[in-house]
Amino acid sequence: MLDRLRELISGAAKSADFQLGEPEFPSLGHFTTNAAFAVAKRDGVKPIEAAGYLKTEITAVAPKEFLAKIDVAPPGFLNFWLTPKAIQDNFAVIAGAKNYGLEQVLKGEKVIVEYTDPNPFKEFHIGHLMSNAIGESISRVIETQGAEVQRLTYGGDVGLHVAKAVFGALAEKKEIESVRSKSEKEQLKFWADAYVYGSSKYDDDENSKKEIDELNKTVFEKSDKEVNALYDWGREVSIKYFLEMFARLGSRFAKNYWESEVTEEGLRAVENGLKKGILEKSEGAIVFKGEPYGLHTRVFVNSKGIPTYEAKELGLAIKKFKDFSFDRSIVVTANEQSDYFRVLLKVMDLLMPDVAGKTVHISHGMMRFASGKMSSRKGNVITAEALLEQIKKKLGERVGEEDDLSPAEREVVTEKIAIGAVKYSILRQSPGQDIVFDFEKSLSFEGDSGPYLQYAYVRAMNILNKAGNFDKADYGFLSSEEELALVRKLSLFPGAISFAAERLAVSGLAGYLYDLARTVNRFYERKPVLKADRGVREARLNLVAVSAKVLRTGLNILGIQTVDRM
RNA sequence: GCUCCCGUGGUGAAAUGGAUAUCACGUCUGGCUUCGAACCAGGAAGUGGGGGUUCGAUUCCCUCCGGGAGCACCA
Repeated sequence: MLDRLRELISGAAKSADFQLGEPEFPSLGHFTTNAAFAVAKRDGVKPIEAAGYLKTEITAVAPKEFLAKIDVAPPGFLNFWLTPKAIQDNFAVIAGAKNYGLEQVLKGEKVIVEYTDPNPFKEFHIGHLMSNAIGESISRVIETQGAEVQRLTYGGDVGLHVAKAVFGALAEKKEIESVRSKSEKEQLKFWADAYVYGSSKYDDDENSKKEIDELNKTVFEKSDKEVNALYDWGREVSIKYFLEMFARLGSRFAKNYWESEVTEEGLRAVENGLKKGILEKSEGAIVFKGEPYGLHTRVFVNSKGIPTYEAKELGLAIKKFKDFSFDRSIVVTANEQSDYFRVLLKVMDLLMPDVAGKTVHISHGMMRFASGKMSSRKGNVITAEALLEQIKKKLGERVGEEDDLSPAEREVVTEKIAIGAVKYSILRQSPGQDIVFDFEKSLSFEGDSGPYLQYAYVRAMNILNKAGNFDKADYGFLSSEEELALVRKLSLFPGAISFAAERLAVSGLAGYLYDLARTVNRFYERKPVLKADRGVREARLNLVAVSAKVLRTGLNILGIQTVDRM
C-alpha cells in the first residue's frame, strides 16, 4: 500500500527525493508527502503550484479503488486518503507475510558490535545497563536487515583499578579465607568494597599510592604467587557474575576481549606508528599530537613503558579485524569518551585506514542522579542488580494479581517486566542523551513505558486464547475507523525498522511501537472482538493476531521480552 | 581558557528542514455488571535571549546566557 503510493508520487514527481508519512493530525489525511517542495525547488516553481500539478498527475493514473481522495494543503503538502478496500487488501498482505517488517538489504554484511564492557573487580552498574540496552538493540535491528552480527564485549582485567582492588583485598587478608567459602554475592561485595577502599587510599595516602603503583606492576608481570592467586579469584568471581547478568539481559557475546590479551598487539601498533612518524616521543612517553587535526594530545604508552587505554584499544581494533574480518565495526561507549575516541579514530585512520573507515563509534549519555554524578571509585554507584531489585519491589504484588500465577511464574514475569521497563526507558530517547534518574519518578509502569507495551500484548493474547481456533477471514469486514487506522499503523512497521537500522538508533522504533500499542488499545476499547458477529469476529481476530505479532517482533528488537499474562 | 554535547509545558522526553510543536508523568474532569482500568476519553500548561539563511527553523549558521563532559602519562 505504502509502496504503491510511493510509486505513484515518484512517477509524478519524476524521482525527486521526498518523504511519505503520517500527517501531524489525523484529520489531514491518512498519509502525507512533501514531494511538492522538492519538485518546486528543482523546477523553480512555487510549492503550491507543484502540488497542484502532482495532484493532477497522480489523480490521472491512480485507480479509484485505491486512492479515495487527494488534497493540496498550503504551502504545498499533498494529503492522501486511501479507500477501505486498499487498506483491507494491504492487511491481507501484512497478515500473509512470513517475516513482516524484516528485510534483507544488509544480507552478507558482517558487522561486529562491542558494548556493555564491564570491568572485572568493579561493579556492573547502571551505565553498563545503558550500554547493554543500546548495543543489544543496535545488534538486533541490524540483524533484521539480514546482516550477520557478532556481539563483543571488552573488559579491563589489568591496570590500575585491578591493583587498587587487590590492594584493598590484601588489607583485609584475614577475611579472605572465610569470604571465599561464602556466597557468590558476598564474594562480589568483598571485591567491590576492596576496590573502593583501594581507590580512596590511592587518592588520600602517598604511601598507599606508591604501594598500589608497585602492585600494578606486580599484577601485570605476574611475579607474586599470593597476588596471582588473589587476582585469579577476583577475576573469576567477577566474570562469573557478568555472564549471569548478560544472560539476564538477553545478550549472547561471541567473544569477550580482555585488556591483557590486546596489550602486545597494541604495543606493536604503537611501534609501527612511531616508525611511520604518526606517534612521537615526548617527555618519556609515546604520544599522538592531535592539535594539527583540531584534536588534543593523548598518551599511548606512558613514561614507565606501560601501554595506556589508547594503545590497548588500538590492539583491540586490530585483533577484532583479524578475528572477524568485518565490514563494519560498531563500538558503543559513554559519551565522556567521545573526544578520546575521535583521537583514536584519527590515529587509526593514519595507521590503518581500511579498518578505521569501517569503524563507527556510538556514544551514549549517562544515567545521572538529580543530585549529581555517580562514581564507582567513590562507591556511590547504583548497580544494575540493585536497580532491578528496586523495580521488582515496586512492581510487587501488582504482578499476576488478576491471574493466579504461581510464585515461580510470578517471578519470571516480574523479571521480564522489570527489565522491559528499564530497557524501554533507555531506548525511547536518543542515545546521546543523559538519563536523569530518580528512583521514585523515573520508572513509570503507565503511559509511555515498557509495561504499557507488554500490557497491550497481554490483552491481545488474552483475546486470542479465549477465541480458540479461527480461520483466515474476509477482511472486507474491517470497516470501522479504529480497524482501518490500526492497519495503517501496522503498515508503517517496516519503515520504522529500516529507519532505526540506518540510523543505528532505535528510539524512533520505540516511539512507533508505543504509537501502535495506543492504537491497539483504542481499538480494544471500542470494538469488541469475541462478541462480534460472525465474519467480523474472524476478521478482528486476525487483526489482533497480527498486531500482537508486530508488537512482539518490535519489542524483541528492543531486547524486551513479552509475557502472556501479567 | 580551548574542544565537544545539551537547553522544548511543573517534571521527563519526541519531532531524517515541513502544517495548528507530539507524547508521557503530575494535575483537573469523565468512563470498570463489558475480550484485563498497567486501559480509554477530555481540559489547563511549553521551543533560554537576540540576529541570519529558507516558501518553511526545535532542527542549519552567528552571537549571548545557562548546564554537562573532555582536555599528558586512569579507563
